[in-house]
Amino acid sequence: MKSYNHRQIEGRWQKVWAQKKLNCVNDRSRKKKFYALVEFPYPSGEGVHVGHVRGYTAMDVVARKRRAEGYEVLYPMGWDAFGLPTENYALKTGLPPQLITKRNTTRYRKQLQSLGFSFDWSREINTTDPNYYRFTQWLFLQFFKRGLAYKAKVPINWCPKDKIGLANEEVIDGKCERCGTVVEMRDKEQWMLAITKYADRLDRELDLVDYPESIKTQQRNWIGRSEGVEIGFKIINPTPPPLPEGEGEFGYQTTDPKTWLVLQEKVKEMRQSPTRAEDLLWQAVRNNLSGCHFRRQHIIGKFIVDFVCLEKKLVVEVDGDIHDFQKESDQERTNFLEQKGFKVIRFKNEKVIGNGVLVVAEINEALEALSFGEGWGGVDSIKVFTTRPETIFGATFIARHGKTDRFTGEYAINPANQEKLPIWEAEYVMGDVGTGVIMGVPAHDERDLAFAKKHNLSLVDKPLVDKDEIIKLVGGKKVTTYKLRDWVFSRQRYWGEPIPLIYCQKCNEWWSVPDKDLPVELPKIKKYQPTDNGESPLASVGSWVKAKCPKCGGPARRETDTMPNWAGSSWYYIAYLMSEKIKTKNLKFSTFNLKHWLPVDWYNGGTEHTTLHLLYSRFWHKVLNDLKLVPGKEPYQKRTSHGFILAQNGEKMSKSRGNVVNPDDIVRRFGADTLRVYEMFMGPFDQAISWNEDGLIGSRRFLERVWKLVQSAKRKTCLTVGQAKNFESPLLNQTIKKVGDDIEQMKFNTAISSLMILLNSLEKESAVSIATMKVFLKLLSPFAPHLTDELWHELGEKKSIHLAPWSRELKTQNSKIKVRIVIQINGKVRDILEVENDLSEKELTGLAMNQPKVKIWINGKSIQKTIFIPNRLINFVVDNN
RNA sequence: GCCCGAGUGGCGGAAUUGGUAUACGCGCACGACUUAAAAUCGUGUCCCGUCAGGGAUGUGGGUUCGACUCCCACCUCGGGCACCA
Repeated sequence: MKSYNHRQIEGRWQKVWAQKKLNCVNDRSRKKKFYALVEFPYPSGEGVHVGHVRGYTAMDVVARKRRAEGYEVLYPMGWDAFGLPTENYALKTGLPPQLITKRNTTRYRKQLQSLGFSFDWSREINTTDPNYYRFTQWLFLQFFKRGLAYKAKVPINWCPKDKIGLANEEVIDGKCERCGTVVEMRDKEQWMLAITKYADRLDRELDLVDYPESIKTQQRNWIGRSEGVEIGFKIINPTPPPLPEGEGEFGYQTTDPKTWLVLQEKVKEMRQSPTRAEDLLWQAVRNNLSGCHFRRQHIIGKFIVDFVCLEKKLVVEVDGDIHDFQKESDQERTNFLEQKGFKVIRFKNEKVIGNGVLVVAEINEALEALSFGEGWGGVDSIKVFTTRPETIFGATFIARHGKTDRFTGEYAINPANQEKLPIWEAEYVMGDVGTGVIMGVPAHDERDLAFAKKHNLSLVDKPLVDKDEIIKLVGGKKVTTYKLRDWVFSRQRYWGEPIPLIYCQKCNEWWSVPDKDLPVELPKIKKYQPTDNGESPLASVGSWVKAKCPKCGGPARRETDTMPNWAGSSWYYIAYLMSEKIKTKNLKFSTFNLKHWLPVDWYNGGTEHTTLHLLYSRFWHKVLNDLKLVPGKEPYQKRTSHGFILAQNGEKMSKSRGNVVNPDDIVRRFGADTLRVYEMFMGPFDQAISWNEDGLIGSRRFLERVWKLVQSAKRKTCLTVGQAKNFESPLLNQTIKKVGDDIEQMKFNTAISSLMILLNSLEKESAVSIATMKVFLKLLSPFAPHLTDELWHELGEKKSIHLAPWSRELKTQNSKIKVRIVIQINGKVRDILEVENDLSEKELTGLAMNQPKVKIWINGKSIQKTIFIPNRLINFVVDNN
């Protein structure tokens, strides 16, 4: 071959490597293991991004170096294929997501293979493969069985026009991405994972791993551990709050008068025809609890309660059978009443009829408990969270979370000095931080100050005191709080893992789908549109939803929510180790491989995943570790991140901007090796950088010059002479060291620049030995695997360059090396001397003093001090008069 | 507002962690080869100055024999969190 032609080289070597199974890993190898991991891509319709190439090349370089160092290296690849874009594409086109995914992964695989990455493709995984998500579901059930998965009401983004719940990323400026309608918040019952139970460990155990400080900081900020003190403040109420308008002294007005009138009609009707149980209970409370005035069928808010004692704020409800079917609305009603400060107790009809005495006793008990409260609200104290308890003497008000700023009419007593502090509701106080209540110290805290000034509250003039002392004085309790919230694990979508639970009405209970029935497979459907009450599209597949209760065998229904796409990626590093098990449908975890390969030794990925994905998968790993399913507390020993690649103009690459660089195009025109070398050379690996096609040309030229140099080395006859000469070259040794060190630190740009320096120098030699050329090729091989293997064979080698050991620094025969010594006078460079290495200060001073330039500068002045750095510098400090 | 990170030629960026600032690459200029162009190769390329020398690493101070590197204050840009008590 006359000139470097990447098209003839690259495909051919890729085939050879695949045939010889160069990258297939032996789980039972005696060699030291090395698990190299990169984030598996989401196979979108856009194809591989040059940003993927950056991260994958980097780990490929590391993996190839480790293999050459004698490690058994696992470097796997797969597809994180569940997610919204595919579902949206399915909605638009009507094509099944399964088909879209298949197309996209086929394309991605081809693209990645064309780049010559040393992935072990025999372990390829796909999160949307039912065999894969059988495990994801099974793992979820382990969480569920340990009480780490629970249902809770959570506000979701709701588009009232499209009638669907939206993911956060589908809400742009508070509006629906598709139709532009303003998004509302709606409460919806969702499955949650109790990640906050692991908050402390997720924070503390960061000490065990080798992540850059910036990533640890980001994770810690996200977890938001904060140590503070909870202090109880007694509430007093010298004057009742202003009476709400309405029915009477203790009335509570409904939201609008019309509703109230309608309710009033209903009340009359209900009073006229009470149920038997209601009637019995009414007699009982009137006769036996005469100390307390009860009312029947009373309107509070938009609800009609059965019995109420307004003075003590006690509500008694009598439930008929119908209540079994309206648990949710009953709960809503209870929540509302409790918010208003009422205590609610419920009795079943049968109980009232069967044992009225017991019911009355229970009501009495509740009343007595309430009478201890001094308050209007039935609450006698309020808990305040603070990280600065020592400022308590400065507190002038108390603020709890509210939608508008207003005085509640209540007062609290400062436990430190018994001062009376007004209780306010304030917008700036957040309901879910600490206890949702703060003490206002309008001096040290600027928001407290601003709030106090605005509402004319008094400002601080009290001294501060010692911290621990004050906690004792006021009876405070040290508590640790976290910013981290539990993980909303439900999605009302089709394209995700179905949550494998069944609800039985009769048992009134959620049950796990039995292991033998896993996976709960996604049914094939025609419409991917969510239902208009916000349920997943799965909810409309009647035959799929209908199930048998695993406990009682009665009729039951499946959960129709699916998991978020973080689920499959939370354990994929484990899945690679069990890819055989996944294929054979064996539900058991294969612990041998896990013990052998975990933890991941080096995990590289994008900076955008340093909080959520990393945190979630660390959480899963810890839970699985507690269940003895995986070894070790942490999944990833070392984490690095690569910077974004931006478009040439510095903008984000996107289809809509039309500035996407297609790797296929680069591979065709310049070759995979050029692309790889360029991406490693373009700039510091961890920083964002703009694409620049001019830079690509430099990398291509570099490879062409390597090609030419090998051709000329082959032609020259005086090989033996050249061999001796170049093997002693200090530059060659320097380069071996530099490339090796730089790869370890991911300073790929300088690794390549040092190879360029060596090449420049070799080109100037009259002859370069084959042996030197081989060292050079080996150092370059992780970056440009195709070209180097080709040239390696041209130099007479029979086996692949990728099987050859990593180059070591060579012991030089001649220890006398020339070094350049800088001569300074008062810190300024005045001359440079080229001398033998390891000269002493005395020898060097003698030499330097004889230099004409030095003589001129010293010129009779006395030397005050000499600074000597061996093999580098000598500095004379002279009097400057 | 808080927490990370970064400011060096026309451009991407080096600098052994306090010791020759501008390596390497791109671009540009000139030269060689060519009928010519491309490609390739060679030489040059921070600023002022003919030289000697002087000045430059966002700005202003400081420490040091010596500062891109350490300290203080400020400015600009990128990323993350955002009323976090």
